[in-house]
Amino acid sequence: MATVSALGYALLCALHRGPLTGYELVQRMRKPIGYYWTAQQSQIYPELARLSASGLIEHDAEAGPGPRQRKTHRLTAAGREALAAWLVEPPAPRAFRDEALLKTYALAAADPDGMREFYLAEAETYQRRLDAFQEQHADLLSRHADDPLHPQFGAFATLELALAGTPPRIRWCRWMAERMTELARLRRDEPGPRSEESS
Amino acid sequence: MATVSALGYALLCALHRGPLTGYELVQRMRKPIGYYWTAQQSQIYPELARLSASGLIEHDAEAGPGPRQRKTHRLTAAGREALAAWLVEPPAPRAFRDEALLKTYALAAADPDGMREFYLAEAETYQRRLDAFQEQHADLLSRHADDPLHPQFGAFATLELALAGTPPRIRWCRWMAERMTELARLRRDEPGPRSEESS
DNA sequence: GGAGACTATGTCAAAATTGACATAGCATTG
DNA sequence: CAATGCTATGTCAATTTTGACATAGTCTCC
Repeated sequence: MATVSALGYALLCALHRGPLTGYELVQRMRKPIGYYWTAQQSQIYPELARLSASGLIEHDAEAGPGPRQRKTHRLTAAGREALAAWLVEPPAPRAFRDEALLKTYALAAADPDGMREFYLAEAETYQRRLDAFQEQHADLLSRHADDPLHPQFGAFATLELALAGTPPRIRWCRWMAERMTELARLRRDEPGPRSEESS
Repeated sequence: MATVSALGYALLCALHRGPLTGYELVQRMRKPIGYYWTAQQSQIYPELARLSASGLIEHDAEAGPGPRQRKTHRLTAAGREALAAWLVEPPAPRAFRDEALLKTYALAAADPDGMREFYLAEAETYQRRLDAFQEQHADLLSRHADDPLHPQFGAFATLELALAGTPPRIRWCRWMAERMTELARLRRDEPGPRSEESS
């Protein structure tokens, strides 16, 4: 059995509800809203070819708008089996990377006023994301996707987590912005007693 | 000016409080606890060489335990400047990848009992992580790192976010486990009216 | 006293990911 | 009727990341 990469499984996941063309997959994997995985077009087409070679997906072809054929991909029985087996396995430990937290760690080396702007911008970004999540959530609710038997219950459940996790992050960003205001004032009042540089 | 990669900035961040050897950096970048960035040893040594060539860090060398010298790296004035400039910039949009959410999206293709175990294992993983966060948080609090002027306030602040964000995730995992129990029962009672496959 | 772990540095090949390029019809806008 | 954007497929080089290998002294456990 050919080993399948994480991206390969992501594509199988995207196809689990029905056939899609490569282009539709590219659209879905561009922004993480609702799917929690991203990939470039230049990754997706070769990976579709690999999955096809492994017999996990198959496709119909029609004439497309460009010089090449338009292909509609769907899971094979083997693909559905491989997906089902992978889903219940514990996730592989992944590299955790959060640029905002990295910057926060090195806060002491930054200008407090600049960082206040940084955290306010972050709060706005997450607020906009939350609005989009809420809209999708309301839409799925109106179609009763909160029923575990509903075919879109999975998508609904991902939004539940996003709706629970985003507000604490926004609150934290605003709290950090306040701490930066406080820090700027404190640094002005008692100029750098702990500071190592005094150029 | 030579462009610096995200990993390069992560190393500058790790060095912002004082000099460290390559080995110490490797230790710190292995587990994301408290640093929110990970990297392999094979990435770190070449990146240190690049940063050194760009004049952002410099090092002292002594005799080491192995066949090579032990080097202690520290930021130069240029490195400190580059770091300060980068910190206040809005984060570059990153690929968002969460295997548990990806699997949740494709829930309908999985066995509910298997998924129940999956979510319970996830909840335990996050609970253990939360315990470690709380321990570090208490330790930093005892050293008054909640004061924005304290040199470790940045590390304290990252833990504040972790402490706010992890409990909702644990609750969500347990909620999902309950939904999976419910789903298994529902599927038994009314056998697959919406199911596409009936092999 | 030998096995294994820890300190400490680095290299190498392979895989994954990114960003830019290329083709071409059809629709929309000005 | 020209410019731009959308549909739709793919390639290519460059960068980033991973996992495995290599060296050698010291320290701890059995």
